[in-house]
Amino acid sequence: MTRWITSATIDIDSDVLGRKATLRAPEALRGTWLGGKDMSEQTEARDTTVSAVSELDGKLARLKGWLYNKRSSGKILFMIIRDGTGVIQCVATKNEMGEELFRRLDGLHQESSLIVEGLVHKDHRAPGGYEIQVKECRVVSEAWPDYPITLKEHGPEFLLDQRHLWIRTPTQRAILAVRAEVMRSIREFLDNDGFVEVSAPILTPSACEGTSTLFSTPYFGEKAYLSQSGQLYNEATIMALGKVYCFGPTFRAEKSKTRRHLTEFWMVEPEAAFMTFEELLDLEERMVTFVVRRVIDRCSKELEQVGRDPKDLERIVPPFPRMTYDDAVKLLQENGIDIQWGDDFGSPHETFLASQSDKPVFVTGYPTKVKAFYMEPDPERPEIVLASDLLAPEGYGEIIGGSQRIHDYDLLVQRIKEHNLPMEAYDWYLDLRKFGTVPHSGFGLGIERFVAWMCHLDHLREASPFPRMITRMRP
RNA sequence: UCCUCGAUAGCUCAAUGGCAGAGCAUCCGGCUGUUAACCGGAGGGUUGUAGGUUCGAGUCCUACUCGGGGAGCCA
Repeated sequence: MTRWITSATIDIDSDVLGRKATLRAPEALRGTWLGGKDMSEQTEARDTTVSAVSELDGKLARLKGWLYNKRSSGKILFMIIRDGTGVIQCVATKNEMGEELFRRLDGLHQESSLIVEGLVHKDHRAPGGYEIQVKECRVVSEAWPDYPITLKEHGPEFLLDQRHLWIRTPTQRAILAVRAEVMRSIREFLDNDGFVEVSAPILTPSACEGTSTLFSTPYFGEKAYLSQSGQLYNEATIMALGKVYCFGPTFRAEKSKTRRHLTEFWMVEPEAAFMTFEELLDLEERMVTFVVRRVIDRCSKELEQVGRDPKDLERIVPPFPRMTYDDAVKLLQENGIDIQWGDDFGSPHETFLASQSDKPVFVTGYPTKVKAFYMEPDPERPEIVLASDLLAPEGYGEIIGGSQRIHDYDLLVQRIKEHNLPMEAYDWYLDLRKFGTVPHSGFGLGIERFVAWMCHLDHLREASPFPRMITRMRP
């Protein structure tokens, strides 16, 4: 049994406590334990959480959490308490609590931490259907009076300044829970499919693709760059383990100021030896379907909290529409959108193409010239590559980019020259084509974009616990 | 880097070129079933910064600072 009250249990002079005057100098309260009756472990109440409270219907329960909101009249007090799993209404009456403790609770500010004991029961008037009739209550720490996040609306800049507190609100909590489920189910899917997680380095000596602007940092007399992709390293580890994935943060120093960009984001990158382009698309489709299914099955409450109708996600089943780049260009031109064969797609193009379906859409066969140097050309049409983007519905953009990789040594050397990349930086990468090279493929999926799509967010920043953007590195 | 929009109380926002306001939060008081509870009262402002036009500027003009989201780039 946890002894959660030990030496910290102190009987504080009642002249000091329960007086609102005290709150004008909240510094004096720091580090103290306040509270009602000493609730030691021999009480019959059982520990519970909001999410499991229905199991104790009609019984005494003990709940540890934070005061989210309260409504009171002179003799009855409704405390809305959150505990990380959900929110529940706790009812305290002056009759039951006594004058002094009731006054103290009535004067608590938002986010004060509490331990309550009371009778769990169904009540149609309570949000969530259950409430706790409080018998005992202990104030673990009385919050200062100036908690910045109210239940009213706030602007994005203010909320991001308060991100360390903003994450406590039900919607932000739900998003982070969905994010955790997305990451967990991706690992589950890949592990069950025979992939081995192999971490790629964050500190790298040069750009992987030679395109994006990277963050750099001094590294014992030379320059290191924060990784923008683990792919090149994956291409090494597949030759040791067959099927691998790396999963971690990646960094882009691009000055992108849009709702679809962060400077630091998480990406999962599966890669497999002997995997062909067709098998790659099949893998992407199966993985996305699996993860969406998991989110529907395990995050129903969170989806409801964020306002995402699960029916929107129920539609995400194979097969996903597939469109060639050639057809996509024709379709865009037919709809009066300015594009020529050979141009890369911009955001407006992707948004239009994605709007053609309720499901994610594969676009395949991009022009060789606009894509990365390592992509395998189509054997029948060398002007296009075996690459595909997976565009999410509802304007969430490219959530996956993948391709078959060049396995031929001579062709890869030629491409490195064509892209004016420093040959010496790719010596080890070329080794992979010298010693037992095989056709292979892989893709990268952006976690925040996926989570934003699942939760129907209007900005990627809410899909990250502490988002990093061009204008923001704090908190 | 470019385009565009914005900055007024702790927060969200009002204010025809003419006395700077409301709701929430905070503080005081009231209320035994509240649902972002409600009712009464109080405190809270160098209107982003600097200059200009004007009898008079939160409002009009110029520059700057900071920020929003869009382009480019990409997950």
